[in-house]
Amino acid sequence: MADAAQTRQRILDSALELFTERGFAGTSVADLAGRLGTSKAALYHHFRSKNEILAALLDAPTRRFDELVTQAPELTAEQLLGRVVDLTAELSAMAGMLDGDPSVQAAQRERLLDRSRDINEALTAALVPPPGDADARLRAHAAYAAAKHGTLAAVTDLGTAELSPVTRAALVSAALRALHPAG
Amino acid sequence: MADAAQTRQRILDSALELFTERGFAGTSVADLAGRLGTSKAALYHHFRSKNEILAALLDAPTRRFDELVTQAPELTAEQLLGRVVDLTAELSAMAGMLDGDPSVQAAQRERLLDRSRDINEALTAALVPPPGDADARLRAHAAYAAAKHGTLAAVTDLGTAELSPVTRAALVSAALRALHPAG
DNA sequence: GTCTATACATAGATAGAC
DNA sequence: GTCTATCTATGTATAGAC
Repeated sequence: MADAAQTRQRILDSALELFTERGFAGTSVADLAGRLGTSKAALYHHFRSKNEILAALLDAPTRRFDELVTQAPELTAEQLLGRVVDLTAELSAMAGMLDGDPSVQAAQRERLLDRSRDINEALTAALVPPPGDADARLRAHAAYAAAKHGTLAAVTDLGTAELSPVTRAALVSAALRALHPAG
Repeated sequence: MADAAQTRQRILDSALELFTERGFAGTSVADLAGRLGTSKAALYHHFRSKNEILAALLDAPTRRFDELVTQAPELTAEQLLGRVVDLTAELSAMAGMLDGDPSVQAAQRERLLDRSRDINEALTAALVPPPGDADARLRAHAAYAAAKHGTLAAVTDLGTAELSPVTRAALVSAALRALHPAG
């Protein structure tokens, strides 16, 4: 009924939905097959394991954030926070799961591939100027949290992952104000 | 070796650790018994089900946040964000799991007790003045995210849930700045 | 109040036909 | 490339002795 690539994508789409709703550990392969209207065996033709489905799902987002980490040193705080807002919105369906579900990180840890913590650390570190006192680190955490989780809340609230320029600007400047010491 | 209340508490402590590490669905009753050095049957003497352990764990935090929701209308934004920082720090071990693990929410949903979304909505709503345009709502989301997730990041970073007055003030003012439109 | 043993269902994964 | 049928391990939960 479909070529391999297409079927593969349908599996990933359903997996993302279910992993988001019930968590990775809370979703069985039978659940997945049920939602797809196929058999479990069919799934195993396209992926070697449930874990591999998760890995395939996380591959793209992880790469996008890794890219941002390498660019981070050259970006201003405003540019960096803007990219965080953009990426979070674009990957909003995934971003909640990425560092929200403990069973996701546990599964990735088994494969020594849990990057989410490193990414978060690298990006907040990039927001702190070289000397970087404790206060500045705190503000960086707050600003990053505002950008990321503020964007997630906004996407949920607005019902769309397409942020208008005005909305984007509001999120970035809110995060930026959290970063800067003086009123 | 111990009276009932004490044993019950030991179970809850271990459960919190494991649920945080591996997620609720990712933790088996056997895992729990293993960490406690007891049998599965012993656990079932103190709790009727795995789900009830989760419910007992979430009971206190949920009540604390519900309290805050009822007080919210009478608080200034600064007071409210301050309370969010305080509560988040105090419950930091729990707060990540509370609205991070999808399997937790799925389990609570079965019992029609998933309050975390309502709480988040009520608190951000309290940050928006009555007319409440779209822009103000966005800033409220960003401010709330800065307070909550900024505090979680800070607690992780500092390695302690006891925030000094200076640290607390820095988090609150960062969140406040995210809330307020003008520099 | 804790144990061993076990019931019963579901988990992830595979075999082999079509 | 998808199916039915099945393997084996593990899941939650219980029975009944101590």
